[in-house]
Amino acid sequence: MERKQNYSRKREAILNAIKSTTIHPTAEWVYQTLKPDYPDLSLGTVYRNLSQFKNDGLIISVGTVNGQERFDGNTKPHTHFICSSCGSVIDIPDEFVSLKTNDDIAQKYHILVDSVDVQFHGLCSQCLQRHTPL
Amino acid sequence: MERKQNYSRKREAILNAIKSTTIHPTAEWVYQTLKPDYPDLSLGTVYRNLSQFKNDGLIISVGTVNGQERFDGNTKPHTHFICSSCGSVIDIPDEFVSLKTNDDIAQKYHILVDSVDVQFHGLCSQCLQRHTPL
DNA sequence: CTCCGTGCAAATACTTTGCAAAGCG
DNA sequence: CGCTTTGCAAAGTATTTGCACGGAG
Repeated sequence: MERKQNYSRKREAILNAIKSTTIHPTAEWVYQTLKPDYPDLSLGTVYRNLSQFKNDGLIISVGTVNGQERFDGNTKPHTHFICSSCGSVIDIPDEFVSLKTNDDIAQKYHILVDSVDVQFHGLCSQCLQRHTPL
Repeated sequence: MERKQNYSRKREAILNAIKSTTIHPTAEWVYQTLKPDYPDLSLGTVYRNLSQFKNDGLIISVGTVNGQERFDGNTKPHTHFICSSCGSVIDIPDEFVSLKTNDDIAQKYHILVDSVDVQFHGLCSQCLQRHTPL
């Protein structure tokens, strides 16, 4: 069930665009960002590739923020902070979070746990300033 | 800026539908569930009310699973398990999870943290059985 | 009577998909 | 040349919204 995969300059560019930013972009952002250099790039291609990268584990999904899926090129498990005002997503190094998970969960619920996601919600520094004049 | 609010039988029914289940329903589910008793209920009304409840803090959003927002009538902070195969969402009592959050996060990043969400991902017991014949 | 709440249908917003043409090996 | 990848546009899904009417106070 392995899939043969040809080289594609566009695919490489898409993956690279995500890997080289920390803003946790949307499909649209990737499209807009690459458009100048790849004038004939189409949004469908971006979606197709993102979805494949996600499947292959090359990138992960942060989840849906304001109706748009946000991706992350950093596949090492880490924590996110999501601003409820502007929707920006920022990484929180694990040193700040310690999660103790009891292994009994799987036993108790007869489930298989693959991963754990932690996300903080609140206001980012920019929005804090904006909402708190002084 | 307070909003005047009249009584509405339908609104009450919608809130009640969510409060009385643990399946973390979608808007569509609420609609389908109430339809028999409220034949002239419309999906738009369900969406409008859910969004208002969420704003008022009467319910919370678990996030988007397979493109659909999932709601939770239990507003006390707690943890969720989301099945990556069938999308079911189940509650995990906090006794199983202990999250230590360093207050320095806010300091360090100049952000305001309102809440923390923890979610587990994996396979639920039903899907486990299905995928693991023996 | 005066607003609030709703049905209905149209409009949005994001994402997926079919198909024929272009690209890689 | 055979199979993969893409552009384009159409289709699909979930959610939001405008408007006129029915309901609560």
